[in-house]
Amino acid sequence: MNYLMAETISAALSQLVDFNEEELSYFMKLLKVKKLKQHAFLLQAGEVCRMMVIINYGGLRYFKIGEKGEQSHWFAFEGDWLGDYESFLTRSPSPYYIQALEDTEIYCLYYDDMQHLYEKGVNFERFGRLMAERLFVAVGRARMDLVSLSAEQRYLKLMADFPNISKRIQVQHIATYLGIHPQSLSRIRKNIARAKE
Amino acid sequence: MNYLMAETISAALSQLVDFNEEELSYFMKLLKVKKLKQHAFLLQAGEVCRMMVIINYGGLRYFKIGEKGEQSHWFAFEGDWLGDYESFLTRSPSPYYIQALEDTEIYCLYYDDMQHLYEKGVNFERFGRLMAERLFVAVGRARMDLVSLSAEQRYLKLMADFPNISKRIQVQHIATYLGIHPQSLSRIRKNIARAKE
DNA sequence: CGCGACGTTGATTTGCCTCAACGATTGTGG
DNA sequence: CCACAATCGTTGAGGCAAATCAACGTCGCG
Repeated sequence: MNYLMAETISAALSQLVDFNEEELSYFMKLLKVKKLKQHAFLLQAGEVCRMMVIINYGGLRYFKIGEKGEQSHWFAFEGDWLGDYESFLTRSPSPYYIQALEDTEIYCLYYDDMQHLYEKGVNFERFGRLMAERLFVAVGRARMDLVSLSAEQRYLKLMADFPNISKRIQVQHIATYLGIHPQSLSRIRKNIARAKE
Repeated sequence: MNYLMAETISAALSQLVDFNEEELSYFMKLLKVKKLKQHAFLLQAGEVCRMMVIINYGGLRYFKIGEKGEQSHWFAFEGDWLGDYESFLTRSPSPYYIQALEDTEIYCLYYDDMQHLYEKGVNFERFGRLMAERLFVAVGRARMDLVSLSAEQRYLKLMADFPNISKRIQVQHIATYLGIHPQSLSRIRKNIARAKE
């Protein structure tokens, strides 16, 4: 594996747990590189999610198709992990899609390899725990925002938290993430632009 | 500690990880029992959440007070864990309240004790990981329901998942959990009752 | 170039909110 | 123990934010 190419990855891994060199190298060896062209699918509804992936460069969108059409649920960029955790853990079919927003390079951790990792030492268990804890806190906040903020407040908050997100994610996908329709978000953006004058 | 009284607890602990007797006993010894009268607060906004608790009997409501008034975020009953995980982990003031829905007995795990637990062995790390994973999946589903389902669908799903919830949680609290106002939920309930005839 | 996808805008409808008031129940103090 | 107040769930009337249906200009791509 080319460590230069994977600097983003090793930095992301070391951020949560202070792995020693041997541990880090063992971890990295299990990660299988994969390239996705823009719009390519990493996961489609009905499939079992067989891997969790971490992004070296590019971006992924995690979404579902329901009665209201596509509903974006999460986005991931450089250094972020993504996968359908529930499908991955329970090895049951996922109702979600994962699609590349741009040309993307990911490093894949397959189920069996992850289990080996957990057997390999407490640091890997700790890594898994810390990651799950952080995800839980983040998605909990996102849930709270949905019930306690207006659509415009949610949009402004998203823009404040991720200023460059609108350059990498289509407006329609941001809208469904916020729980509103693209037309409504368009009007909200117009109002904000008008208010700024 | 009275193990008879804490059957709910040891069952809940053993559900995630197959602890041996020594581990289980060590875990239980760290849990400090506490009783809460109905309406008593376990946590108030501005305080740091110093413990995660597991419920032996009774129920707790986790909520926030914002511009729209009280917003319920989660509920916990027998065998469930609760606490403001973010405040607990970061040791920073919480914006949340935790209040007893009924007379409730909890077992408290304080921050330092939890850290000791994590140092004590891989099974405890694994326990923490599995718990965080499950919470992440549950709150992720809850977030998705908010954006993809109508208020009525969310209510019906909640009732299907927890049929007895309405006997233990006030309608107004269910409403704010669903992201709607109590009056709206009242109308939704009327519609459902009318449709059933 | 021509097609399709995207973001936008307009007109209308709808689901939920807001403000207000009502009985029923719970709880409390005289 | 009863009278009163507070809380709760409900209902009504009206308003507003967002959804829906429809159309348009722009851009990227085959």
